[in-house]
Amino acid sequence: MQKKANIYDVAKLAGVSHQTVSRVLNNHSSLKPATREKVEQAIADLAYRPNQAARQLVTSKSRMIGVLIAESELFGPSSMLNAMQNVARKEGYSVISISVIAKSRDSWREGIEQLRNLDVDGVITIALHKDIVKEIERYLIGTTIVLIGSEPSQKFNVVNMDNVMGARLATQHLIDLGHTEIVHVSGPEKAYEAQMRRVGYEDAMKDSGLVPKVFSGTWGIDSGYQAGKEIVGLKQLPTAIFCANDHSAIGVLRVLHDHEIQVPDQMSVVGYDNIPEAEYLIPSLTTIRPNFDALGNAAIDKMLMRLRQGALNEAVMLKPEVIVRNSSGPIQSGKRKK
Amino acid sequence: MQKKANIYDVAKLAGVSHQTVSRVLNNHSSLKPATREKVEQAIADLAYRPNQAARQLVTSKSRMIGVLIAESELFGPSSMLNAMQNVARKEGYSVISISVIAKSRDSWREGIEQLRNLDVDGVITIALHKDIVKEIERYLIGTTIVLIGSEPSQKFNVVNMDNVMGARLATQHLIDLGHTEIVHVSGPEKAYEAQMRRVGYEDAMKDSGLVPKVFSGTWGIDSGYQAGKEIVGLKQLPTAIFCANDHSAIGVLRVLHDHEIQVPDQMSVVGYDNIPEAEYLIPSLTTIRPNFDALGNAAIDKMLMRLRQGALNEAVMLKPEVIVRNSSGPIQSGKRKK
DNA sequence: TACTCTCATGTGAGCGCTCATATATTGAGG
DNA sequence: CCTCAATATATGAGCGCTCACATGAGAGTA
Repeated sequence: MQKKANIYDVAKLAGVSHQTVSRVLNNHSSLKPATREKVEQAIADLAYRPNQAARQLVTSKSRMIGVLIAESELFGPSSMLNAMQNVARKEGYSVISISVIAKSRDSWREGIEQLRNLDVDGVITIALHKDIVKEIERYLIGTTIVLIGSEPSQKFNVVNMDNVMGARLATQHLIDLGHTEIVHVSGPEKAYEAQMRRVGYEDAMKDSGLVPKVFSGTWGIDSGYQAGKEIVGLKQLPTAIFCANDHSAIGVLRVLHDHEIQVPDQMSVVGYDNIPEAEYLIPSLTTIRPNFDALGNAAIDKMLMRLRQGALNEAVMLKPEVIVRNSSGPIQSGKRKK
Repeated sequence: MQKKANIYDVAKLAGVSHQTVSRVLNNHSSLKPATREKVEQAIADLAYRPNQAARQLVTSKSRMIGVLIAESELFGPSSMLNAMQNVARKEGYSVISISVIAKSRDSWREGIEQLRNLDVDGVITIALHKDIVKEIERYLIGTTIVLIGSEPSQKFNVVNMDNVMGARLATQHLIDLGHTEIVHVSGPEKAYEAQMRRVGYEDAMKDSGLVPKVFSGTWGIDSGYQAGKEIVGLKQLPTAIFCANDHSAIGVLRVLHDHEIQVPDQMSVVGYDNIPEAEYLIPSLTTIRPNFDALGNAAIDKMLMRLRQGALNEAVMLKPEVIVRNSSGPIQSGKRKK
């Protein structure tokens, strides 16, 4: 493998100056078509590719977007990441994702540190709670930031799906089926999306004159399992459970099964996220489908817009929809047993 | 925000030459401790951080490792990715992951192209089939490559878990329970790991004088579902099913449930991968646990070793283990209990 | 004191690109 | 045919770092 060609080699072969080559590379106007063609031919002949490092050195633009993400092995986040990559790639940007541990401040710091070292042009965060966002704000001064699934803010662009609406839809679906005793298994208290889903649930309940009851959890399956155990231990069982995400619903379904409580006959269960497994669970899970791809795309769009024009523009809010499956059904007059 | 300090600023403040600062940065020997200290103080005072682009320009080392990955939203791949990131970070490397679509050659090309543009020092692939590896070999000449979950090769470092052994363990577990009619739902034919799991299954069957029977699928839940339908349509039902991964097992369990075939009383089911959901499925899923973290760590270790010393060293093979849960049980003489 | 030899530090060049600027080329108007 | 403004292209500097090499300051020997 011989030495890689540089801009001067291309210039020489095309019989122009290096600057002209640079113009071709950057799609400058005021270039004779004939010249451009000559240069492009030379580029092809030499299999020339611009050196990013040199470019970055002089422009101080890395064309890299960092994504900070907790729970990166969950379905939602990884779907978004995927979507972002594809959009970014088309625009000539690379996405570099850094997973952090939500509970460990050291882990955030490390992630932020790495982002600084990489000199990313912008940072997108996925579902990070306030404290981390604050830390980012503090250490990544001057970096363009877009938040997904975080509290709205004057300072940053924010892209969200309408969790309140999603939760309302889920709850209303249960109310429409005739349920009045509906409890909610929430996500982590610090998580903004969990808070909003809880709010949506509570609002829907109150609007119908019903009393909300919340069992707090994390996003994990096991937390659903724990909450489920609490619920079945209740003197008075509810007839429906709305879980903050599909994973906790899996845990809940498991407990119900272990206690021989029939779903949906004795208990309706609704999840949130529409993970691929949801359709195949036993019974298949009624859930809320957020459009993760759209969320990821919107975030990158926002980011590129800001990177190119600098304007902080209004928040994006995407709408989720209900997917009705077999885990939810009309309330039965036939009594439940325990 | 004022201009960032550079190496000359540090040098001036410390009263030394820029080269001395560079030496401190690169841990050179032959440096008086006193000098080093002065420089470090200056670095701290100015909050100086070396400019990666400049460094990269002169050394032609990006300290970035690209990871090419298909099905990136699966549990295994994303676990590995996570593990890799953490190890790499400690060594001052960044991991940049690119998802490709296994079926789309264009998508591989794009991914490879991006990796070339980024000038990564090395590339790790996760579970990519031969054709893609060939493509990588062709376009990423001179790049250090480590393969995870791919066919052994003279040219590259390879890190694998012992899929043959895992599949043998799974199959043997069923045989030990007294099953003789055991079928296998395989993964995609092109996937090396799927091939090996199949081989392990077939070997174990033959070793016990049993007849293997394979239903081919992909890794998807739906493919498990389809295969499941084929199986229940059989004139002579088997008594056990070994699925190439947990996802397809979920699909299979679903079909069995729909046909009121009791698991494990009438049918035992074993999966592979130990995804977080496995424990909470109904019934909880007996499966094989690969150590994804160890796999990711090993891959990065290999990579760094090669990057630093250049030696192609021997393949790594990690051992999986069986996790017995409720979806598998002793063969019944044709009836269910309960 | 002069002379090597080592260790510690300094000097200058150049990696490959883009920026700001200078120069060459064109075409239209007088 | 010359001028003047456009348009098209060339020149040189410099981004921040590391590399190869040059130099200086002491320690050891004669």
